[in-house]
Amino acid sequence: MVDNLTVPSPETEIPEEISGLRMTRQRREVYRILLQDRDHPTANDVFLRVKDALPSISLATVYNCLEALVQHGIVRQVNFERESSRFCPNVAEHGHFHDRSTGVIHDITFKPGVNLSDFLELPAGAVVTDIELTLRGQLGSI
Amino acid sequence: MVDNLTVPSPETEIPEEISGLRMTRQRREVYRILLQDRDHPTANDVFLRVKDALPSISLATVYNCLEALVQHGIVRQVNFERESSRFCPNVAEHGHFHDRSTGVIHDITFKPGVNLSDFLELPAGAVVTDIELTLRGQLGSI
DNA sequence: CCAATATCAAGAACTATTCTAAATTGGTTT
DNA sequence: AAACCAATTTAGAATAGTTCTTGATATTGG
Repeated sequence: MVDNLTVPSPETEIPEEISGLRMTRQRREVYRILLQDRDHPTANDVFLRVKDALPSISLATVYNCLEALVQHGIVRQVNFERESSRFCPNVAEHGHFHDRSTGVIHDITFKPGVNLSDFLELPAGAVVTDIELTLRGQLGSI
Repeated sequence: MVDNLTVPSPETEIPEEISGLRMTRQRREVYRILLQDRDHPTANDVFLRVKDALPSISLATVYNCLEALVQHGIVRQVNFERESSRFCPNVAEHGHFHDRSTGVIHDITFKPGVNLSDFLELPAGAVVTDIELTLRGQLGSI
């Protein structure tokens, strides 16, 4: 289910630098936490988890690190409604299915070869650079 | 471009009650503002506009009214990233195209007859009750 | 008309996030 | 290794949007 082609595993050595971003101790740990449990944690979730490795890290630093990772395309920031932002290390294009009964968020991918204009009435001349798709519902028990 | 089959026009008399929600003076005016300019205003935008008709209305009341309208399915609340919520009177299923260069938000509809599973790899047994789709980009000048 | 209920208004409170300023760190040059 | 400089981290203050609280006001049903 997890795409190991686009995202390193948590055991992988995280290099000194990724996409031009120097990996400080804090950034490395924040990133490692994201790779570890792919459950779309909030900044505060990350803060709590990263404290094991770096007890003196501050929440502001977690925000800083997440912002740096996002801006360098290493991590994706995901917003559901007006809830706290969530973060995931899967930067491949994908949407989310939010299971209302369990709260679990599943990544969903587009079928290969589909085109936005295949199923959407887009304004004439629209050039789409960014897609945000969230589905909500339940995982029916078949 | 505006769907007059699912949304009343601003000139239409707004009835005493919609979908079980009593239309107070404040709710009526808030709703009228939303019908007037379909530009996805924020709560504060609505507040500023509605003051013409009701100079003593408070921002809290605008929030209350919008919440009541949303909860009764009369109005839709739309969130882009972590910006202020926006509100639109088009409750038919639709997504949004956010033009980055002008800031204008265009409603986009699904082509008739398309199915989510036609273009998405959904988790097995997923029952989708709610779709949120936002595209960002530019309206190329062709 | 009166009581019960719903709604409104004003401002305080709350939450997630960003900002600020000072301290620390890391890498580089001497 | 010491000095230097820029980048980063930290802690707490500030901010923005929204929600909550409380008392006032309006509306409905009896």
